[in-house]
Amino acid sequence: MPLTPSVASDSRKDKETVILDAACKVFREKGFHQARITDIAQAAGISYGLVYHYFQSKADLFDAILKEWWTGLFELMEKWDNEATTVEDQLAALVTYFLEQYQRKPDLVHIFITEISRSAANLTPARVNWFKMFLSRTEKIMAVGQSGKILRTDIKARYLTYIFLGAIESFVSAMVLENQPLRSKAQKQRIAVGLLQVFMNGARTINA
Amino acid sequence: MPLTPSVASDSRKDKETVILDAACKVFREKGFHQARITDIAQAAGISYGLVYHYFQSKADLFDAILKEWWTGLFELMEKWDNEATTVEDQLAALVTYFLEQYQRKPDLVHIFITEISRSAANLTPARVNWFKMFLSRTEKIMAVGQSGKILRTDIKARYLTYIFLGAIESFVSAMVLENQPLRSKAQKQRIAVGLLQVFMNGARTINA
Amino acid sequence: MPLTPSVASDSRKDKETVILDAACKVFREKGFHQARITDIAQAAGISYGLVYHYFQSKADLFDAILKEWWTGLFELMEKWDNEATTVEDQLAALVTYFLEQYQRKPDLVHIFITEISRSAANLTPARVNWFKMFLSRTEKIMAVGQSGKILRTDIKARYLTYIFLGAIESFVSAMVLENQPLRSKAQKQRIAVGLLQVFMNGARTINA
Amino acid sequence: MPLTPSVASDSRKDKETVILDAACKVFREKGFHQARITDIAQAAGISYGLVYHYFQSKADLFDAILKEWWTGLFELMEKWDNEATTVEDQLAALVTYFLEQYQRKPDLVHIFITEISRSAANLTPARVNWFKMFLSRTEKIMAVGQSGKILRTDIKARYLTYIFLGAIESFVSAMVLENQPLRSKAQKQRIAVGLLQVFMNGARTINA
DNA sequence: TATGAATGAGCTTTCATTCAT
DNA sequence: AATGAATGAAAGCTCATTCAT
Repeated sequence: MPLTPSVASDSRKDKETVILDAACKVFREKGFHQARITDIAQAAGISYGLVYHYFQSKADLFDAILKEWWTGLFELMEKWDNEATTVEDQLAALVTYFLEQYQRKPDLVHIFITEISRSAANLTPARVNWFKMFLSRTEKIMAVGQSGKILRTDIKARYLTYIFLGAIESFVSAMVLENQPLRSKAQKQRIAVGLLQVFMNGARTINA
Repeated sequence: MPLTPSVASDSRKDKETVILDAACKVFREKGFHQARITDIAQAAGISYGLVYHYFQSKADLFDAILKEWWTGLFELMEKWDNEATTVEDQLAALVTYFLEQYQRKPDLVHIFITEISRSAANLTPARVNWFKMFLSRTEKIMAVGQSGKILRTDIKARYLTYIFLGAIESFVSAMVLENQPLRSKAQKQRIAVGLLQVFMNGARTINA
Repeated sequence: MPLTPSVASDSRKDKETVILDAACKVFREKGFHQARITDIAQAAGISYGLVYHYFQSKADLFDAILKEWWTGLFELMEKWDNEATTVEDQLAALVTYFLEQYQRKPDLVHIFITEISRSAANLTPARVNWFKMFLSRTEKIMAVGQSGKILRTDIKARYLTYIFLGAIESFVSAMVLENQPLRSKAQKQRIAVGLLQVFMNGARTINA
Repeated sequence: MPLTPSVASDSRKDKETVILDAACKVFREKGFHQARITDIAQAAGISYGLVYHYFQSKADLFDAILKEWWTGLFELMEKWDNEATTVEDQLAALVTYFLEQYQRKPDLVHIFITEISRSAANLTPARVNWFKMFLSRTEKIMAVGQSGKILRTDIKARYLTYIFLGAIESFVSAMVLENQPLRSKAQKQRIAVGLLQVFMNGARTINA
């Protein structure tokens, strides 16, 4: 019976995960403000009172979801500080992260884009902060690329950031809008390469 | 009293415009669902009951705003059907349209991006339709560019569309998020050119 | 039609009064926390949404009721600052105020006693403040009585205050508990005199 | 296993006492309706589920507390039926009982005053009954005093009861409100004597 | 005994919409 | 045209109570 507490703990984690997944689905479908706790509870197959047993409030639940997103993203980016990676590898890793997350948890990516990246209504100061940190970190990559003569310098690093992230986001959110799942690893690969190529080399024929 | 109806009608138009402008502001600040009729009425300097004299419902008001956006955009694109314009000119015109609208009515652009382009919560079938028409129309430009050997063909026209529109949107919404107004015509020009250049020629330095 | 605005304003006042009276009744019957807005609305014969049209919140409504009580009481006491009245007159006036209010609005007096004077659960800092001001003001009367050799000095002025106010309150709340209305002016008079006499001269026979 | 049930029973009693004490504290702090079972369990250092192992419901727990109060009070008063005590001794004993209970269990006294003596919201018929019995019993003392020519007869015995009990209650609840503990036996004695003196002989100076 | 997960009725508050004036 | 009083559905959150373990 040494496992009992661990099992109990696991049970709590399990239920939390069930609720988080359900919330993810509902937040994506309806947006934060339109999502009702009842919807989430229903999606999780539990009574809505139980949601409050595991999470303090709707906002708390939302933040728990966002935390998962940011944690993954920042873990990825922190690794770069200790490794020798090229600018192109880092940009490729970003694209891949978005696409992989989309494959694993499309709702999560969609929530990030609609509720954080492109919204103002839900942005508490804490949430804005995470987002700005992410923007800065990406801008830093661009700046390194510029000083390393990998990226053109006639356009501000911040502008390159917008263009790059916007392209990724648009891609993903279009897939969401059109309900296109990422069918295969090959398809994901093709998209990632294409996106990066256009960003680096442009859409013009002559470069191809 | 030959003038009376005309005057009345003008007065109606005026008041409608006042309400639409107020709604635009409020919808941008709070998002569609969080925006209250009271807020809009207050911003318009009228009582909230009067809003219902001019518009059927909140959704109706929202659609009236969207109509303005789509009308302008489709008018622009329809002209191309009758004129001989290059692919590059058309892409440039699109970028310019977004930036000009942003200069003229930043709220309108913001609403388009957050509430339509990147949201699912507010997308009635009619609204999805407008959006898909716009995507198709842009994709057509890309396809023409590809068959005219202006644009690379190893990436689907639809993908190029995503990348292109995503870059524009991200740019504009970043300006909104950071509260950056477009200060001068020159700045607008610089951004438009930069954006188009990165899309056409890529971010890579020519030497690399 | 010069009366129209005045009538409109009166109408608002009227409705406010209706709601306040209803709230008074319900707060007395159930206590602040147990009183539901629905109860109040029902008692007022309106929809519960309308309560919020006139008052910000349940607490706001409660404070509006308390304000009526305190205003009357402090107006009474302020007069004494400008008039030459004896200590006994002032104590008599206090007793009379409680009894008169009880006759006019028994619920109001009951609310004061149960929800303010004898409760801790509803006491916001602002409410405690009013109460302490009242206690101080009464204590001042006792102190004046003591220095004027009207009242015994072997017992602290504050203690005399407790005994005096406690006797009044107990009287009134007993009448509430037993559902005894103050039937006549004579009865009120008799009670007031009796109460004051016991406080001043005691219950012992020898004094009588 | 002769001791086991006794031990178990003792343990049960102990735990019941712990819960009762905790409940007493919480009921005083928040009032009956605002007190949560969780608060009580926390104060008792147990899980909230366990409260239901020892008590049927929140109301049951509340009644168990009240029972302690009434039991002590009625035991005191029943003694008088078999003993020869003067009216003054009995009144003194009542004052002393309140003050002693306040010293021993201030929460208990406070609950009696706020939730029973001065409230209507929590008064079930059974609770009203206890209270009325107490009032009657005290009134009887006053009546005896009147027929024994100890107390003035121009004021109804019931009115004397109100004045007397009101003075005690106000005193105690004021101490609670101001968070004044009864520091010493001497202080308790002084208050008891003062209170009784004012009731018997009045607040007026002897010279006046 | 003891725990705390699970339930759901119930409450306050908000706000789109209607309608009398 | 214009106002804002009036309505009531809806949603977030609380908490007494039950029950499996």
